[in-house]
Amino acid sequence: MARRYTRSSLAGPPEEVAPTLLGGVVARRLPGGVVRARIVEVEAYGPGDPASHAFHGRTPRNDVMFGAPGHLYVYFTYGMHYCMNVVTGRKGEGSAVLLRAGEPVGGLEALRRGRTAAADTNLLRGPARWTTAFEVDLGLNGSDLIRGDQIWLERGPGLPAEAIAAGPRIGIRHAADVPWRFTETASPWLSRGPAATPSRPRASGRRG
DNA sequence: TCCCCGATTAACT
DNA sequence: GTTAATCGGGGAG
Repeated sequence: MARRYTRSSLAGPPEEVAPTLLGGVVARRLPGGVVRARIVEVEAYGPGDPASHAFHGRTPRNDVMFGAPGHLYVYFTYGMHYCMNVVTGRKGEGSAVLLRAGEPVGGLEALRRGRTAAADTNLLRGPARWTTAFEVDLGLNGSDLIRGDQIWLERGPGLPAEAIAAGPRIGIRHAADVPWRFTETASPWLSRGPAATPSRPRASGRRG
């Protein structure tokens, strides 16, 4: 079996753990076999962060965020979508990293099974698409990603800093300027464009 | 108890 | 570019 993350490697601040998850793999056991996706886009949500579900304190909904790192926090939103996060930080802290987009790297057949509509490129492109394809719902909330056998994390090689871009998180109202969205800059599997383009001169707006 | 709106997406114009 | 779908969390009263 591929090497997993250690729980302690996820115990740091979410904005520090988040980029280390890029290049790692989420594995999920489905009826058709084990499917795997390489993480290419994440967002960090930390303590004191007004955009975080944990900001207003511990509730039944966000309880998992306050537990030990390395667990899966799943929430339901917009009346129809699930999103999944990796719990980070110390127990009682309340932080997590949202998994926003993945690159299929195994079990594509099982992912496609029963899904005629979605093109391969759209299967994991966006947090709610990813949970749909991986059949993740509240039943998996709190799963242990370090030791679990239904869904778990496998370590990747780690990406060099120059392959990672950071930028504002998507779809939030508060702390919209905090650059806690991390992407593998060159990946074609992102939910949107790269978070930033640090290795290239940035376009300075519209030009005539 | 009521009300607003969200870590989204697909389908429109 | 805009909007409908759809429902539970949490703040206000």
